[in-house]
Amino acid sequence: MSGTISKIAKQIGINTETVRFYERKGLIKQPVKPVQGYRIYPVETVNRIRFIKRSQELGFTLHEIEGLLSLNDNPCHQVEALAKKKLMAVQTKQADLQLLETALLDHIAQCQRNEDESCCPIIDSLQP
Amino acid sequence: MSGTISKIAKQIGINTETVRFYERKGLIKQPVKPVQGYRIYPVETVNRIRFIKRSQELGFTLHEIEGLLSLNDNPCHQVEALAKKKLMAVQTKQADLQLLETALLDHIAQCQRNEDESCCPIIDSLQP
DNA sequence: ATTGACTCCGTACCTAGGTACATAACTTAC
DNA sequence: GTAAGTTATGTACCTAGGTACGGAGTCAAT
Repeated sequence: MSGTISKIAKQIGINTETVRFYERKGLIKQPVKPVQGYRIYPVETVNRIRFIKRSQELGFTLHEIEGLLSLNDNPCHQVEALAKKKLMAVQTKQADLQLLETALLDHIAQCQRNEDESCCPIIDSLQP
Repeated sequence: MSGTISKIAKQIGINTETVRFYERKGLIKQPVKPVQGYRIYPVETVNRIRFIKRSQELGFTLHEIEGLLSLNDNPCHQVEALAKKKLMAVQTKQADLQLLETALLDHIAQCQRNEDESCCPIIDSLQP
């Protein structure tokens, strides 16, 4: 699981430049360079990067992910509020996706009934 | 609800440059310029832009939103497959958000039990 | 002991999604 | 009818999130 930069990048499915980019951003810390040989990235760093990539898929920015990571890095009581804020945001997104899902299902149903040519006001589904 | 560019931009809470940017991208169409006076943006365009902004919050790119909008713009039989594809994407996002919600709830629960100072391995919660 | 692959480091470049001018023409309010 | 505010248009610039590249050093296999 641990290894040199290209080993772990390959494992994760990103490229080495991205690992270095995250180092520059301070999202992960660069392992010390041994006197002899190349840097070895520990398994915790690998997991941290996986977490970053997963969180991005969920729609968090790197800046927000910094916040999420601090949940891991700091004692609970300092970060409970942050977790709650994220939870609210996530729940709002879920509700909105629910609306969109319903709209898409309606759309597909209408398509199958094939009632009219000019159909499916999907835009309305997300209006406040 | 309809109005000149700055009126509608203000209503929506974006700036006029963004409206024009969407025009250049072809996401909305530029109203014809009347012989006398400024362009008037109809309410449908306003709704369309609101839809774009809402969809962005849900994590869709402008390119994907173009696809969603085409569901609205085209007759059913041309787009059923596309609607189904979007539905899958939406459902995947929902599932992912569900995982994150669970992770956040767990985290908050752990915080509230407050068993130890160095807590909450949130990173592990998203490992595959 | 040298070739090929990889690391290290810095800088440059790229796409997406805007935002900020500059300038001219037009409109509205006074 | 003139000043202040908008629009119209084009071009330049900005942030986020990478990606590519050049050159020097390092390592492993033959």
